[in-house]
Amino acid sequence: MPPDRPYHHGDLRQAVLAAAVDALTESGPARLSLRDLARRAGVSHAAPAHHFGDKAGLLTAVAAEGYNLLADTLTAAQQRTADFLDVGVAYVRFAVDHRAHFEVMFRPDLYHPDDPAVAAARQRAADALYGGVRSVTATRRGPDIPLAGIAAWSLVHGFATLWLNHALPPGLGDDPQAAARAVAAIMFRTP
Amino acid sequence: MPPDRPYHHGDLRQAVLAAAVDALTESGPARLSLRDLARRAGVSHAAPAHHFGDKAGLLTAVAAEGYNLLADTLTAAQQRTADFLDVGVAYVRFAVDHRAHFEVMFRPDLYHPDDPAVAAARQRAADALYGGVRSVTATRRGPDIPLAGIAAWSLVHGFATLWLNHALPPGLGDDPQAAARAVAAIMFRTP
DNA sequence: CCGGGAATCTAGGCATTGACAAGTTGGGCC
DNA sequence: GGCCCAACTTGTCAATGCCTAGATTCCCGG
Repeated sequence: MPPDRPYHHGDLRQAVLAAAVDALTESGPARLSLRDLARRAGVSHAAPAHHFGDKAGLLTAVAAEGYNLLADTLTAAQQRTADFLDVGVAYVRFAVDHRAHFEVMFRPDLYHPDDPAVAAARQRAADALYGGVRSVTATRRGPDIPLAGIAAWSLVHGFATLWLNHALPPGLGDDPQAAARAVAAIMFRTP
Repeated sequence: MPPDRPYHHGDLRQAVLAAAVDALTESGPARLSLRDLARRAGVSHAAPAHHFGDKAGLLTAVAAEGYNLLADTLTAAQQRTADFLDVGVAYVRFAVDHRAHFEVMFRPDLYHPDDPAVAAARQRAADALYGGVRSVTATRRGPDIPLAGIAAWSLVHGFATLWLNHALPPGLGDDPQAAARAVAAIMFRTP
């Protein structure tokens, strides 16, 4: 009796990657299991490792995909508006909408941070982010390092992290974008 | 031949907790192993579970200890100065100096966030943090939720997280406190 | 002094996991 | 048609978390 599925999956790499994002969204990186992903994709327990080397290799691919998604999100937000506040809100929205990617990206101990693909994707995202920041710092005279950009990034990144971990006090409502806008406005629009 | 060590360890709970902090500092939460902690403490592989129930129970204790340490740090910083900038810098210093605790505290999926001990400790830290924030918001009229406090917390929390994950661009130097002070000053001291 | 219950710790086992090695299948290229 | 190689399977091993049963020691009341 031949199995229902063909011997070759066809696009197992993408299937495992998608399954990984699903599993990460459900349970977080701590409970991620290569064997579970293999079961979800309907392949043998060692098939995923063939495409990604090991667990860290899989998470490297997730991180690279995440950085590329973030770069796309930030550039799109920038082209839509000149207000950096909106770019910051887009950053928070990315974190909430792509929680799985976000949680992996900023945990370099889980993957291979020096991988060329992930390094290139991270650079794309950094360029997009600092490009958006430039509008804030353009009017000021400062050192090489755009401290205002670091501050803005820290603010939205910290807000996103705290929001995802349910560390923020209740009363901010349940709309992360609106809350992020209100909080970020305190820094970006000082009278 | 009797074993060198007595049957009862004496203070195994504290020993395992300390070993856990060491292991977390070395390798992070992902590679933490109860059996490794047992080996470090020189006890059988199941002894730690007796004191903490399971792995999540151990991390609950780590988180509680961390929140208490943070509360101590913040209250001490507040009594030393009236400038909230220093409290923010103290927050970053805590994250860098107690990386193991910090990384567990803000990952509630790793432990039991509703545990009474950890909830009480978290409340202590929150009180200390918002007490320090009050000096910033006192002059402003605002809603119940101190948005400026959330913004300040987000800023220092995000900076600490990005610093720990080596996500910040080079050129900030290697002193996290000095860098944090420079970055936070952009928000806290707007002309 | 001592007896028994309770707390602490040991020993063994089971299911799951990540990683590795070796074999099998099938598509594409000459 | 035949061959090569990537894709996938099967089997195995050490390590881990958690569970249960049992051994040892402490403590406290009499």
